Amino acid sequence: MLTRSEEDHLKAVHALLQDGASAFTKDIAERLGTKASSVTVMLKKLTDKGLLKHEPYYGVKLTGKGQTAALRLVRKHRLWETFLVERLGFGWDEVHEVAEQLEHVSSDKLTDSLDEYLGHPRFDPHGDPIPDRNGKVQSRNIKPLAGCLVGERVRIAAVKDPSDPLLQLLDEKGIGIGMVFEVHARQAFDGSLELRRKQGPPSTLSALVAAQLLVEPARP
Amino acid sequence: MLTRSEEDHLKAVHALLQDGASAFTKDIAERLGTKASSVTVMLKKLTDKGLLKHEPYYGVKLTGKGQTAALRLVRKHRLWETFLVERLGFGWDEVHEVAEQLEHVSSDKLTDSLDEYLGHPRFDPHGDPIPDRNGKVQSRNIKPLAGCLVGERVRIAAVKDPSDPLLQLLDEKGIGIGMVFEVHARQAFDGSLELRRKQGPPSTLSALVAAQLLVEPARP
DNA sequence: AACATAAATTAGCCTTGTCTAAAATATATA
DNA sequence: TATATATTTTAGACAAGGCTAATTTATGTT
Ligand SMILES: [Mn+2]
Ligand SMILES: [Mn+2]
Ligand SMILES: [Mn+2]
Ligand SMILES: [Mn+2]
Repeated sequence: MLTRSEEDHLKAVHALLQDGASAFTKDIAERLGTKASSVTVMLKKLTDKGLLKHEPYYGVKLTGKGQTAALRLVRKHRLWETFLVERLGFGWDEVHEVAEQLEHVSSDKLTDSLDEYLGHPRFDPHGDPIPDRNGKVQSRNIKPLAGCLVGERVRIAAVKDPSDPLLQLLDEKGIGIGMVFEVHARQAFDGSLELRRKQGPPSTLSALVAAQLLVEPARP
Repeated sequence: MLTRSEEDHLKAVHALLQDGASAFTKDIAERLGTKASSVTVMLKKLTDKGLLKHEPYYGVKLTGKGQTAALRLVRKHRLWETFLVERLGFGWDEVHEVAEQLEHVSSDKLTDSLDEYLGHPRFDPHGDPIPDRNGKVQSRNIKPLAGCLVGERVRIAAVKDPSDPLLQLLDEKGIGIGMVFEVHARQAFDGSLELRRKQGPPSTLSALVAAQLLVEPARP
């Protein structure tokens, strides 16, 4: 049985290790809003529990057991976010904080019932994949919108680092997961993009926003 | 902001104070599975926070503020139990433990959205009233089945102290909230009751079970 | 009135998870 | 190569919330 703090540390490590990156003490502390010294203690504890492998001064890796536990947490977090948006009418910018609490409720039956109740969703409101009960996630061919060529047709697949202000900006511009756009122009000066939809007005996105949007190819 | 432990103590006090009873240290400890000495410390803390009035050696009362906070917790607990049974298909004997965790998730928006999603239910799966967002509960005219006279027609309104084994026993006998029975006979020897329904087989209940079932009058 | 008993409180200890400050280490730079 | 800097770890403190053991209090019984 893991404590809430242990779970949050595990999840932070897992998040930092995405796409081959490393997980360092300082970054974990920053994510959790604590100090590096506190993290060091917890890394040792989770290593003793067999969930992490901590090489002092060289960062931390997940063991198989740790990977499994982290994926279960991610699954719970994203299922709850989906529930809040799809069933309770929350905005996608209002769910993270609450899911951060709900993910720690421990009941396998609850998790699996919720999953079934929601129809086994494969992506959460931010486009992030939801691991199934075996930890398997749907793989996709996604890349940052910022790197797309003018003329490409793409579908918005996910928001990379979904902060509330970013999500609110996207709401205001009417941009959401699943929408299909054509990259119509890129400004050389600031890298901003102009997007066009089949119908509806065009949208202009700064390079900063475009870097946060992950897209997949869309056939015309 | 209350900690989980503070919330559980507050809820225990509230539960013990039902129908004019007193709340003593020992009973609180028993409910929470802790020791009286631990409870004393927490009572002092909650008194300092203005939620309880603790008269050492003479038990504890809720302040207005404490009453409000306790009712909010009861509301959350019972709404979650209702969600688990009505939406996720849990049995009424499987929800308490999970609701005991879920009730501590702090988000007013979550509570009120859930309430609305469930259609503002007034009673939980065990027949206990769910306070509305102002703390108001629906009043009913209920009494223990054990005290009913032979010949009375009654509707099962609630299970007084819903332990899992009791709920499972009721499941096996096919007895649930809302069902209407006639008290057909009482054995003088052990106080056991025979109940009859409009249709379906009769049920025999021990005096112990009958004492745990709360009923309201039903017109024939 | 004195005493026995149950309940409650107090005192002191422990674990968990955080912090600050000091020391150690790795790495970039002169 | 020597040193400066950023990062990490270690050491020591503290608050929260639990425990056991000792003490105090209320109350029922002789
Ligand atoms: Mn969390
Ligand atoms: Mn998400
Ligand atoms: Mn609880
Ligand atoms: Mn209930």
